Amino acid sequence: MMGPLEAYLPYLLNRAGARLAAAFQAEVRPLGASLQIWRVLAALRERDRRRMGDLALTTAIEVSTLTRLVDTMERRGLVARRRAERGDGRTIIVRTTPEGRRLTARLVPVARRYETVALAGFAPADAEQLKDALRRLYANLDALPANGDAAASTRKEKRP
Amino acid sequence: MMGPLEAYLPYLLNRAGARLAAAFQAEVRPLGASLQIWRVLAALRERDRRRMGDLALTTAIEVSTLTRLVDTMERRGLVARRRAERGDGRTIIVRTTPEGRRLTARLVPVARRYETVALAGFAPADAEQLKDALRRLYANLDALPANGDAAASTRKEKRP
DNA sequence: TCCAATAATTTGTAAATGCAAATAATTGAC
DNA sequence: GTCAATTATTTGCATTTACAAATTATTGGA
Repeated sequence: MMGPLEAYLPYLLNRAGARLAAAFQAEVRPLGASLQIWRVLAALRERDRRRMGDLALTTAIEVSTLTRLVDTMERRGLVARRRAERGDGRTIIVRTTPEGRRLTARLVPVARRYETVALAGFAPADAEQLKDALRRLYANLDALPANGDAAASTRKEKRP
Repeated sequence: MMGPLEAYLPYLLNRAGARLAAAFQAEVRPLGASLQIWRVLAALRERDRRRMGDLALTTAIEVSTLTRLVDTMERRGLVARRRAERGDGRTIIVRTTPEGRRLTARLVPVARRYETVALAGFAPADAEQLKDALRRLYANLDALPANGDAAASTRKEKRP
């Protein structure tokens, strides 16, 4: 980073993301939700009954933060937790409740509108190209410290 | 939002931003900085002596959060605050100290590297197009609640 | 001049966050 | 089958964060 901030990609990314997040958050709050709650519900809407770690990865919420968020959502009757009985018994499976799906149904239209507003004036091809660039960007960062590079944190010497 | 998350723009935006932020944060922490500290320093690097509100706007940090962040940075000798004596006396001017500029100098190379890594494999024109799309996106969101639409929160009836 | 309205910043306070340590369960080597 | 290493999740705890209310200062009338 050297020139003006306007030319610095992480800056542009954060700026756009923060503005989107702030506006969305303000809008769903009266509905009894938060941005983070929406993220969990959206992930479970795409595929229900997910493991905590899986949810953390798709929502980009830290696992320990997610634990407490799911606590809250469980208390509110939006999701339920149970330990996996088939397969790996260390994992906890989170699933939505009818109440959770009801709330999701009220949030989806808001989310849809945000996609529309954000991409106003974009030709369909331009919107697609933007999305694709963001996917590539994300993939590029995979190898960095503190990220999906699970191998890096696991990699070790062969017995000293 | 209806289909898979992979097609939902706010999701892609947050996912990329969060991964970038997490990795950067992990990397600058040993240098005694944080992502938020970097954002303030980067803003002041572009233009020093800014008002708090201005700083909040460019860093996308909430004003009240920024107040306390600047408290910390001031205690650490990275910036100094003074009340504006010329012009509007309500405003507080923040400026960097030599120590702050020293830290900035150590952070800039890291920031540069992140831009490079994030955009690896992008043709220069593609990178430019991505940045431009993010600027347009940001502008599109300007009219939304809880955002730059200062007029909206100020707008009022003409004396009932 | 004095005042009401506006604006910039800070403070009160409760909640959210993240790192590190602890807990719980699995796996593979022997 | 047992045990060390690994993995998934939670907990402890200090910090960060955000909303709302309070504070400080300016501005434009009457």
